[in-house]
Amino acid sequence: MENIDKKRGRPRSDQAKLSKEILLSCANELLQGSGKVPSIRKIARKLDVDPMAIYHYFPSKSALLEGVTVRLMEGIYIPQSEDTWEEQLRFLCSSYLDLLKNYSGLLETFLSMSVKGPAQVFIARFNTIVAPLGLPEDDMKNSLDLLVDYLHGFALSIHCAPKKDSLTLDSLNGPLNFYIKALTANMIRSKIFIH
Amino acid sequence: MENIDKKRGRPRSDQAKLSKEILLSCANELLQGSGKVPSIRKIARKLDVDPMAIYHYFPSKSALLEGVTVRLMEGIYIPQSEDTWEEQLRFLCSSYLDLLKNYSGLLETFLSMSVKGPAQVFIARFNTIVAPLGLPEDDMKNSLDLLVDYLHGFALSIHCAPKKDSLTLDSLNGPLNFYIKALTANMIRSKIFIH
DNA sequence: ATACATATTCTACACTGTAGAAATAGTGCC
DNA sequence: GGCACTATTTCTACAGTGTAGAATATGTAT
Repeated sequence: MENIDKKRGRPRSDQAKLSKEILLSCANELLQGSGKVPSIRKIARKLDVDPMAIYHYFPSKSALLEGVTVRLMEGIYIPQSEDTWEEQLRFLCSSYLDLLKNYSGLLETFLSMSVKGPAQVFIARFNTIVAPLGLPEDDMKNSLDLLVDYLHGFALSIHCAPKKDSLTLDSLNGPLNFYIKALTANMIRSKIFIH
Repeated sequence: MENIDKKRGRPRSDQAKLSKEILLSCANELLQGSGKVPSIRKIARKLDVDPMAIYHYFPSKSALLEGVTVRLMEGIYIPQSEDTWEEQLRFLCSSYLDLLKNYSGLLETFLSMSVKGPAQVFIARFNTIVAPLGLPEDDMKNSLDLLVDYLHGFALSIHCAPKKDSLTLDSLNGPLNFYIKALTANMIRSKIFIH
């Protein structure tokens, strides 16, 4: 499998080995397979390449992980207008949590990223979903913060004390229902004040 | 400062060096000072002792960290009956968050601990505080889960993207107020159903 | 042909947790 | 006092981590 002696310099173009794409999807596979963040050396071994080659494509390990993260956000649930807002919110949350669960090693990367983190995508979709409720701006922001941090905390607890998948979804539903009830109550209250 | 050659075996009893106590408080100091979990070697250097000596008192690094954690929980706010339940809840949350903030490196230890984690203490105090509200059992559990995981997620976000202390407290208040409003609404609703 | 950019490997450093053995001191028993 | 056993420490070593810096080989433009 592994050529025991490799030539040192740039390879001939017909046998090019690496690319950002290849590195990202390799890191992705290893992450999903193990649930943990793979080491640079593990990625290199899997691609039969020297660890330092990776640094030609990414300036640091965390840059690579951010790359993986950016690609993952694209899979997050997009609100479908035929669903009720409660359904949309539920779908959004479980889709986001699914991502956080399968890639729980990335949680800290998610939160450390300066821009374009999945949290931003989540926020945008959340705002779309609850816009029709006509909540006061304050409630909007506060309820969003509450939900986002709740989901992160929940994901972290799964990461640290893993349970069965079914259990996981169940224990999301309770608090989420409570949360939706709270949103509803506030919606009603603010509508009463307006009319 | 450091004796360049130390004798190898057990020291004479008048110059005993280590103890669980000493290790715990040293780890505590380093944690609080840097915000990060210190390495075994750092602790050993600070105590001018061989790293492996630590393993005589704790079977693993994580056992040491759990030890630190257990000691810390004792400082968590105890509900004072002259305060309203809202005040009690606010104090409890900011006391818990203060701990999570100053020892954010311990967050994963908190959540991985099998028993006696600070989360347990938090849960007990929470239940005391909201007991007078007479919430249905389901709401009780769900609102607790929501709050605990929210606080953990919030602490994690501070850990990953640190901000000023004042900012920190402010961004807790909003969601917490929203949460308290939700609790109040549910309390009223359930009281209406009872009477 | 010569210079420069690109892509790769190699070597090395400073870390990490910790397993296993060696050394010394204390304690209890004969 | 001698002997076995335990307690407390240091030393050596292993396998792992991220990554800096240099050497090497290819491709490309002048």
